[in-house]
Amino acid sequence: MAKRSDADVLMQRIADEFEALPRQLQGVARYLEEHRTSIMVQRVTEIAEGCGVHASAVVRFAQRFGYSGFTEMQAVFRDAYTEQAAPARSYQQRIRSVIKGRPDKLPAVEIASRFIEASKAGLDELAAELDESRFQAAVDMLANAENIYVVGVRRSFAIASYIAYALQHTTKRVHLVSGLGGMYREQLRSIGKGDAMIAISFPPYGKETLYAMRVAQQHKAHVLAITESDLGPLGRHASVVLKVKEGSAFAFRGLTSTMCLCQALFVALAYKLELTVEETLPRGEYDD
Amino acid sequence: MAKRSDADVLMQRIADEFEALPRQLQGVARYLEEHRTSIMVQRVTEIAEGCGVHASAVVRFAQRFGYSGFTEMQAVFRDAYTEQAAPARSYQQRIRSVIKGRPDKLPAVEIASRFIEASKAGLDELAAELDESRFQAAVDMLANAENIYVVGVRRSFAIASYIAYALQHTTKRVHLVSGLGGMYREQLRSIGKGDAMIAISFPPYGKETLYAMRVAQQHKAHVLAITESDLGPLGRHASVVLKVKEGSAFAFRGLTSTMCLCQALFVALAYKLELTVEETLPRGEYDD
DNA sequence: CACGTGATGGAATGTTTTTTCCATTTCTTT
DNA sequence: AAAGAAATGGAAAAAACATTCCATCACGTG
Repeated sequence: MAKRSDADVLMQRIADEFEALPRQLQGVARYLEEHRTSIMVQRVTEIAEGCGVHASAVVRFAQRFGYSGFTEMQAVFRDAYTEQAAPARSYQQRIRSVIKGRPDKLPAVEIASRFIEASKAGLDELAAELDESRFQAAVDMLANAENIYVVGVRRSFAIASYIAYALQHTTKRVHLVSGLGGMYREQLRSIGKGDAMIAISFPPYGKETLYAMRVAQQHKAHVLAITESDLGPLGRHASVVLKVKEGSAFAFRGLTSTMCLCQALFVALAYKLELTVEETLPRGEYDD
Repeated sequence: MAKRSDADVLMQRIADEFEALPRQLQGVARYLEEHRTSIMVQRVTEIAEGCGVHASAVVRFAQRFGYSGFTEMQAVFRDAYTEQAAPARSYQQRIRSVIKGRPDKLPAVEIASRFIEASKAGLDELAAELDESRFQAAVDMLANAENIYVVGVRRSFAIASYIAYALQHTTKRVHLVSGLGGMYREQLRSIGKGDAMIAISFPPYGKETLYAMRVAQQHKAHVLAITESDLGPLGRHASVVLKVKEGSAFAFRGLTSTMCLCQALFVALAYKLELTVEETLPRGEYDD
């Protein structure tokens, strides 16, 4: 978990040699420590200015620690950041490698633990990239809606059906747009102003979901999109977008992050509506 | 709390104008959205490469949005980062103070992070307690079955419906016992010897699921139970039991571990059946 | 107090990166 | 299918930037 980056190592070295440094370079050292996180985006000149020092002093500093110049030292910080900030790629790759690696006889359990590992990475990413204000906006939107329509097809249907189930524990009227009997159109007919729709869809985007969203908008309802990107056909037109990036292995996409997000959404909503445990989960004859 | 940086505003503008953009610039837009966090440390060339586009296209993109060039646009992201990175130090403290000062003022996003945390812990436990031989047995049972019946009600229905969906990508005949129209009995009628049933249920156990399992056993079908304990009414009688202990946060039961397990199960099955990409997810008109 | 060592900052240099320009291609429209 | 508009990519020009050089300055030491 706590991996020691090259930047950490360097900072340690700087601390060790600090006392042996000339006055200005000590200033540089202090500055680096203080502004560790922003060095990667600053120019030599900015840093020099920040230290009240000439640019060449900063370069000399870098060279004193074995780098060819400032640029090379800066790269250390940049790399440390990008490695930590882009677990996105590694997550995508990990989940992909779950199936990809076919050394003939991978036992089932091995596949399972790798898949679980990858899912955990997915949750990390979800937590890291969750947009605070959007999430709040999503909760508010649902809290203010009288009727909530939920739509998701095929891969996303399970999610939609869960949301619909969970929302039944509130006082909202909930409508799961299932398309049962080919009645998409009819199930959407009565959506109206002030209502909310939760639409869940990922590339290549189910056309039923897109259709549902268009209808919702024509009827002036708010749309919460749970999707992969702001720029996809769903995200582009929604009132609020919550992004989930599920890694995919071959054409097999994870679903745990999405599920987790939806549950979190529901919990936050229940909290806002001040539902008690009993209300959210009445334990009666029909519980499961 | 809802701090809207210039970068947010820009991203919004990009999303709005997205459709009007030429192909390459759309690619750039997508890239920016995807790599929002690392744009500030990247060179035009890197970004251009990442988009599979010439550097000048990136510059044109920036200009299209009113900047003099890429550099000016990059500054927006850089500033957004530096503003947000500075107070990041006090993050831990802020969290703590939020928790301390009355839980009825928790911001929604805080609830979400905690929920995600709990879900991650759940996955850890899942990985730790996954029984190797049972998992293998579960995969084998499904691999050998001709017909697979899936049943789960209320909270577990979403899971059941996902499994049913996923299994449709194999050559098995899959039956989701939905109870639609009150036809539990009828949907189970044709289950028989050699068939498999996947039953998902947790305390306090849906009676529909228990009923389905009894029917399956009377008809000499194998039952895979996904449940909390070997000793519950479901686990006690099943042929194979896969245990999931969902962590709970805010007195609310998670579902991510269960989802994850089921996906892992499917991946392992697909692997065993040597399904190819095309077979698992044919990308056609109806995909989502 | 004079000398030497090392630090410092201004300016020149060299390198990298961005931006502009323009020829060519691609797409649209009629 | 032709004409026009827009998009694209190569390459040159421009700008930004880091680095080096060197003259000057400060400080400690004999």
